[in-house]
Parts: sequence; C-alpha cells; structure tokens
Amino acid sequence: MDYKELSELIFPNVKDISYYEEKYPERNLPEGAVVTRFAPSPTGFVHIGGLYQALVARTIAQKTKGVFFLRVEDTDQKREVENGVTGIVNSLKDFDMAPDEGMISDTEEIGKYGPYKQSLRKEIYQAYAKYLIQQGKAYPCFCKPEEVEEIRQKQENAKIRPGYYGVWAKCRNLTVEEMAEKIKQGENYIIRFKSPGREDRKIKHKDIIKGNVDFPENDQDIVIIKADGLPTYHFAHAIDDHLMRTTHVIRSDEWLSSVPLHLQLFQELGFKAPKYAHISPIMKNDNGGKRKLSKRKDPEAAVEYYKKEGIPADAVKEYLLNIANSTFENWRRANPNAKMEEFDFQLNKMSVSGALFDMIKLLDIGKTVISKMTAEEVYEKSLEWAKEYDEELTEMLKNEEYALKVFGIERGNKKPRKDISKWSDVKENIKYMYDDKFFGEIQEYPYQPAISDKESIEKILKLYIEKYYDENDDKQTWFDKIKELTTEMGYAGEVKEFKANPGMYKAHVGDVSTVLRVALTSRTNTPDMYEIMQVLGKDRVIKRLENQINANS
RNA sequence: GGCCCCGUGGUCAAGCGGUUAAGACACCGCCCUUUCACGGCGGAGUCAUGGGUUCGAUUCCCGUCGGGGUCACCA
Repeated sequence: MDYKELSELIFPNVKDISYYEEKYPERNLPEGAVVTRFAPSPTGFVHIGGLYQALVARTIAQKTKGVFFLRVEDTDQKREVENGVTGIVNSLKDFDMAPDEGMISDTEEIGKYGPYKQSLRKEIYQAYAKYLIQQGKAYPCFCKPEEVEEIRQKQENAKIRPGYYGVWAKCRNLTVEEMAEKIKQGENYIIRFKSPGREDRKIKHKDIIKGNVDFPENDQDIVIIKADGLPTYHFAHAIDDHLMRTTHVIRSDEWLSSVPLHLQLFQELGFKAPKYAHISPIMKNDNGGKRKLSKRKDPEAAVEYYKKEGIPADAVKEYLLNIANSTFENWRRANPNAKMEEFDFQLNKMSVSGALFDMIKLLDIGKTVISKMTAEEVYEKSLEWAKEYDEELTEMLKNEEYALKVFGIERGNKKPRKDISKWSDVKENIKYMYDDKFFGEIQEYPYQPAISDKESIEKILKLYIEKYYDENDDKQTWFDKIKELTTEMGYAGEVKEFKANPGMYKAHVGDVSTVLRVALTSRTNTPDMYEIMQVLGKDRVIKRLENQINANS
C-alpha cells in the first residue's frame, strides 16, 4: 500500500487534475489586466462591507480591462439561506455592479471558468485533494470532533498553542496501511493538509494594502475536505482562485492572518499564488469604541437599507470610493460631471485602518448627486423608488407634467438646490405643491419674529392680492412690487437699510416675503418663491393667500 | 493569552526627516440672497504617550497605552 493506492481508495472516481488544468487555461487578457472577484457566502443579505469590497474589486478590474466575477461560496450548508444567491445578484444589480462573469441568478451563470458556485465544484476539490494525498501532502484524519476538542482542552490547560499540528496531529503519522485499514473498517474521516511549515520560521508577505507583514509559518494541519465531502474555505480559495485565474484576491482583512496558510497551500499545490489586497472593514462608533458594522445591530450594515431609504446608488458608491481613495473627493471637485469610472483608482492607496461609517457625509454626497440630475431624472428615480416604498408619493407623481414642473424649480442652473439627499426626502420636499396635501395639513403659523400680529399679516396678504400680485410679472417686477408693498407697510424695502438703521424699522422685505411664503407654502424654507408661484398659477396662489387670511380672522 | 495590523482635528484623511501640518463632511462667523438652502470668504480644532536616533522628528527605532483582527469539519 502506498499513497497512490490510498488516494484511490479515498477518491476512486475523480478526474486527474490535468483535466481541469486544461479546461481552465490561463486567461488571454491584455498586459496588466487584473482578474478579481467578489466571493460572498449566501447567508442572507449583502453587507455594506461586502459591497465595498466588490466595488473596489470591480473598479480595479475595469480600470485594467480585466475581469470581475462573482463566485458563491456555499460550502457551509448549515448557514445557507433561501434565495441567498438571488439576493446577492440583485444587490449588485441595484448598484449597477453586475459582474462580467459568474452567477447571474440563483441557477444561471455566465463565463467559461465555472461552475461559480462552490457546492457544484465538489469533484474538482476532491480531485486536487486526491492529488495531494498521492504526494503525501494530505491525509485522512479519523479524530472525532470530541477528540479534537479534548486535544485543544489539554493544550489550553498546559498553556501551549492550540491546534492540530506537530505531535498533536495524531493521524498525521499513521502508516498508510493503518489509514487504509481504518477506511476499510468504515471509520469516518476528513482530509487534512499535511503542513510542511514550522512555527519558528517567519514568512514575509507583501500585501498590496497592508504592506509588508511578517508571520510565523503555518504549521497547522488544517481540514481541507469536511465530512460532507465539501472543502473548507481555505482549500476552496486555493483551488478556485487558481482555476479561475484570479490575479488579485481582494477581500476583508479578517483573512490577513490566514495568508501564511494560503501561501503554503498554493505552494504545495504547485500553483502560482495571487496577489493579495486585504481591505480594512467599515466600522461604527459604539460607545466610544469601534466595531464592525453588524448585521444584527445596525440597519445600515445591509445594502438593502440604502435602497429602502432611497439613497442613490451612485451616492453610496461615491462615498465608498471616497473611503477607498481619499483623493477621490479632490478629483470629484475638479471633475464634477465626470463618470466615477474615470477616476484613477489606486489599490495601494487604500487606508490601512478601518474607517468609521459617516452617514452625514453619505447624505451630503447624496445631495450633490441628486442636485446634478435633471428634473426628468429626479422624477424617474423618485417614482421608481415610490412605486416600491411609498404609495402616497406614487399617487402624487401620477401627473407627470406637473411633477416635472415642481422638480424643475431651481434645477438645471449653475447653482442647483441641494435639499434632497435621498428619495425618501422627496415627499416632504414637494408636499405643499399639492393642494390636497397643502390644505389637508394643519395650518400653524410657524414664523414668530418681526411680523407676527394678525392685523399686519392680513393687511400684507390683502394688499398683495388686491394691489400688487400680477401673475404675468417677470421676476424683477415681481420682486420690486414686494418691495413696494414692504415700503407701503412702513418697513424697510432693503435688508441693508434695515441693518444699517437698527431700531428704525419693524421689519424688512425679507419678513414680508416670509409672510407670503408661509401663506403660500406653510413653511419658511422653500426654493425660489417666484418659481413656486409660477408653477402654482394665479388661481391657486390667490386661493392659498385667501385661505391664510380666513384662517387668521 | 499567543500571533498580526493600526493610532494626524468630532469624522474621512493628505503628508513619509526641515510644511504657516492640505482638503472634504460637520461646527461657528461674515458676505451674497426676499427667507432657508446653494455659493463665496474667514474661524475654531489634530500628529496617543514616554524614551531614544538626529543639528532637527508627525515622519525612523524601542517601550507603554489604546483600538482592531485572528486562533473551527464558519466563511
């Protein structure tokens, strides 16, 4: 009995690895092209950190004319969630980040390097496990979980490094005959990697993001094939990223400490190792401490959240890109209208430590992104959002022609308004432009300062209707008339005059405008009032002003 | 606990031996504006700490402290 026969005994029906090596050849890509992947496990929803990784991976692949693919890591059946793959695929689509290759639905995929779902690659992993066994680089381990636990307990009590290694690796030194015998007896086993490493030796690793990192070599005989015949993450990673010809593994930095193992696996398998870029996680401030954004505690950890809130996908991406390369915002200021794909993204400029998630900044980016849109785009996107999340808003937007007018207020000029940061803001933002909402709301006079007595307010409104308002006035005339009204009331026609002569005037033109604005919109903060009045039209303007007069008396 | 990584204003961060230590968000003030917003101008605020090395350390070395990661038949 030798290793070869042992390998036959364990995996009698798998192909030779040469088959796979030929089936998945080196990719024919331009010089410098980078192949990256997003490799989540379908355990529910996509985490914002996952989206971040995917964005980075996709951006760098795109920049180098390489390939970005989606691989599903579903080797843990216990954690699997129904529709997990669909959720991932859809989330990427929501952010306009569909992969070049890989899974495109729960069951379909595109690309020649598949299957892209690990559970479908069982035979491939086994072929390579067999290959290792043949060379004596892997072996069956018959230890029961309780035994392994017992070993760990002993090690812990003796305060020595825990794990399955060296003298503690009981099965590593079984003879081939003993192994074969146990298998024939029907004993359960798993396959372990026979690590050639020594803990007292160091290996050097140069990570694209983290830089030079030294580790002790790996000496753990880790499990590569589990009892269910599926591989562990580490083994699958080595096989898949080799066979899929990944050049750059971009993943969360929780994997950094596994690098010695991974490098060793690539080495023993005879593969060329990929380059690694370990990304720092996005953190959250938690009572003074930092912690990773948690799916359980933080709603904003799930990418679904952004969709529900109506934060534009581009805003999320720009924010993330900004965390990735802080030079992004300088670039953005210099190129306000360029596509973000044109930004010269640098993997090695990424921060080494984890950034705290800043919702305020994200929303600020949202404002800017939306402010650059045309009325048509704003209409289209908010309607799309409303259809899914807000029935009332959908109803409001039914009249497209009117909605476009409303969204067109102070938009499309050089200094557009920035008062919508997310689609869920839209309703509050335009509500008062709809009569049923406007008159339906409880009208409270929210403005308390200079002009607050009912008589003055009533006088202003009446005068305005009777003497000054003309819907055909151009903006300058319109405003001049408000100034005239102000003067007639005995207030300061110019704000400067008001400020220059403290105590001389009770109010100024701004205060009068505010009275009109409140009557017209029931709020003190609105876009340009002239434009609002144009959109409202004469009848509705007068009706609203009269309504205020009546409410007053 | 072992191993590994990190520590510049409230937050994200440029910087990599000599800088008035960029910029963005947030904050404050002023200007512009009919108000708010936008925009413009200005302001406050930072190199965790103690030792070295050096003519000179935010930058280099060591310790301390603080934060994070990892030590599964989970990924």
